[in-house]
Amino acid sequence: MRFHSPAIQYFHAVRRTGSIRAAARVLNVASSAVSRQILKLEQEVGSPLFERNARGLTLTTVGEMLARHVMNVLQDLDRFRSDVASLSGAWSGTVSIACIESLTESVLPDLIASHRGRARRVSFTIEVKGSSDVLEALSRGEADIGIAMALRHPPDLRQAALKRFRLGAVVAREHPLARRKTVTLEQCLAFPVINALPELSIYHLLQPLIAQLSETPEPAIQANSIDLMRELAARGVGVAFQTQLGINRLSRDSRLVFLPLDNAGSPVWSDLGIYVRAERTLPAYTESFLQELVRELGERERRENAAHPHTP
Amino acid sequence: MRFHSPAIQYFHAVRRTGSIRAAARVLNVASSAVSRQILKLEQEVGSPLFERNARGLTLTTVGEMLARHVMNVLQDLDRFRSDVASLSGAWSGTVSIACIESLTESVLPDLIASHRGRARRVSFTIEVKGSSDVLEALSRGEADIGIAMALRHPPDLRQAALKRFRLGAVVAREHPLARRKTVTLEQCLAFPVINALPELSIYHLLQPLIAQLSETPEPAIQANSIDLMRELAARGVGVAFQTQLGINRLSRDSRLVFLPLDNAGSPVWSDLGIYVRAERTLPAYTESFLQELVRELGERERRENAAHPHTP
DNA sequence: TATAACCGTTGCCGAAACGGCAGCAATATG
DNA sequence: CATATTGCTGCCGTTTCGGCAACGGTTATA
Repeated sequence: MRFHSPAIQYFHAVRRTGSIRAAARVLNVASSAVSRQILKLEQEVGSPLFERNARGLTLTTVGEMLARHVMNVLQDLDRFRSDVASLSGAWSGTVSIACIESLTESVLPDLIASHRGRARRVSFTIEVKGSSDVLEALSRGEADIGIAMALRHPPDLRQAALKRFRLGAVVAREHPLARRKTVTLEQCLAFPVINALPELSIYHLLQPLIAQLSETPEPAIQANSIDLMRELAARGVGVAFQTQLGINRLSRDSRLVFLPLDNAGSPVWSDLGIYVRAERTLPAYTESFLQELVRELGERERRENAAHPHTP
Repeated sequence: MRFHSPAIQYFHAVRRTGSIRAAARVLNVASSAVSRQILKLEQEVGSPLFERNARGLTLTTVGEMLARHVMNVLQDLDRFRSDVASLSGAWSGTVSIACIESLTESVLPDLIASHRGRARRVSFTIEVKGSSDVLEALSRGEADIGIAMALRHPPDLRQAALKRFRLGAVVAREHPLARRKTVTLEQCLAFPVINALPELSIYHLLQPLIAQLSETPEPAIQANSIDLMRELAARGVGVAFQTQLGINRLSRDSRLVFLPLDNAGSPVWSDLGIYVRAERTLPAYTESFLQELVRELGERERRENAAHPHTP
């Protein structure tokens, strides 16, 4: 089913790989063929699409405009294909997800397992990244659904949902703080703290709050793996911070206790956004999974905020 | 700038014309070429796209799916072209509008005149139709912006705005009703009435209200031209009904008086919807005009409802 | 500084796709 | 029954496409 001119596909491959020869290898064609299609495209548009650096190609402004169009075309072609396929038989296709680490613990595995139980021919690709990389992957058409901290998102993305979860401290059951219902940041900083590195979004949530405090926190462990931080906390090394999304795991893990953070009397929220490219209609199977994801996250938001209500 | 395979364009032409030979004439190619491209497309999709009637071609279900994709591709190509053009120089392109008759009196001519004053290279195509035909033209990709009575719209359309205007009676200055501030339907039906035919949306607004009344209205004039109905009212033939959009003309036309309708103590609203295809990003110049249109209609809605406030 | 590894581009040539012409059978119109 | 229109199909010249090999240029490495 290849009814679009090769130029479109070649251009797309060159944009992704950043080089004509690399694109040719991916496409299983000679590099000369790719080169010629690009040149022909540039001639028809009437303006260069790439800047030729010695090390590869970079998009020009016009090139980025064409990239946007080509992305729209190819993604809509995918949708068309899935529409036709769903006419005669079961759904089939690949849902590609880019998300931050908080989801890997229970939300995504639960959802995907249950979804695969109902639609066996739908496969998944999951890439874990930092929040800004998630949005970037989405913009570049490398993922269908993105889940990231709700920062300002570029206009080519659409926020399909926004869910807020409480940020909290995670400590070992034997930790002095463990008997409290909630904790403040000051209380945590009295103990050794396991900090997130800037690549994790938790860093950007906590840093402004820490900066407001007068005392300088004592040096602590820093890491970029939520899992590692949690395991360190379980071993009593210190206080870790994370959003309240690992509730299943935490309630199963008898070594750990989750303590919602209070800051100046009000909860510290971590806003989770679900994103898709704006200029796009999702294939039916992707849209269906998206709906389930939004529903499930809404469910957890409700449940977890009920488990730790904010009573001023 | 033709970087999409001929099959796409040929398919599009065949869908619009309903026949391969007609499409070939439009495209200035031999009909055999068109026929072959369609056959090739069907072979690649793996399913027939058209039903071959002796008199021409009709889309199959799969064909409609492909038509949707092709429309998305070609409309987005237009947008890309306009983006590139706007990079180097002024906007240029054509805004195609499908709308109901109420707009032709002052809203559209005013807006288009003022817009053309600022952007000379943007041209316009306006087609006046019934409300459902407006939506259909939009769905089929034959118009960029649609303005129609806000009925239930198909899911492939997006309602960019919704404005409500009061429905009212239009009578000659010498008419017995002319001294009132507002009128009820009963009061109007005591006089000869100039009714709209079902092709006008006013018919569908008034019919349910008339049906609620116990008395059967006396036979009256029926017409499908708002202009004609207005001229008849000016000549004292009877009471006409229309939405309050012709305010400029009416206030200039000393022969006529507009009387807002009251029904059971509350105004009778006529909802005007502005529509665009949902799966589409408008070219910059079209988007710009759309914004002005929405702003202008909002302005008139505000102004006219202030001129005839509803005081229960 | 010499060498090797990439990079994009170009000439040449066979293969594939495309489009025009004329003619076919089927169907609708009068 | 005659005529017109429909979509489709061989045939054939033209255009486009892709593979191969080679060229000039830049970058990294020895």
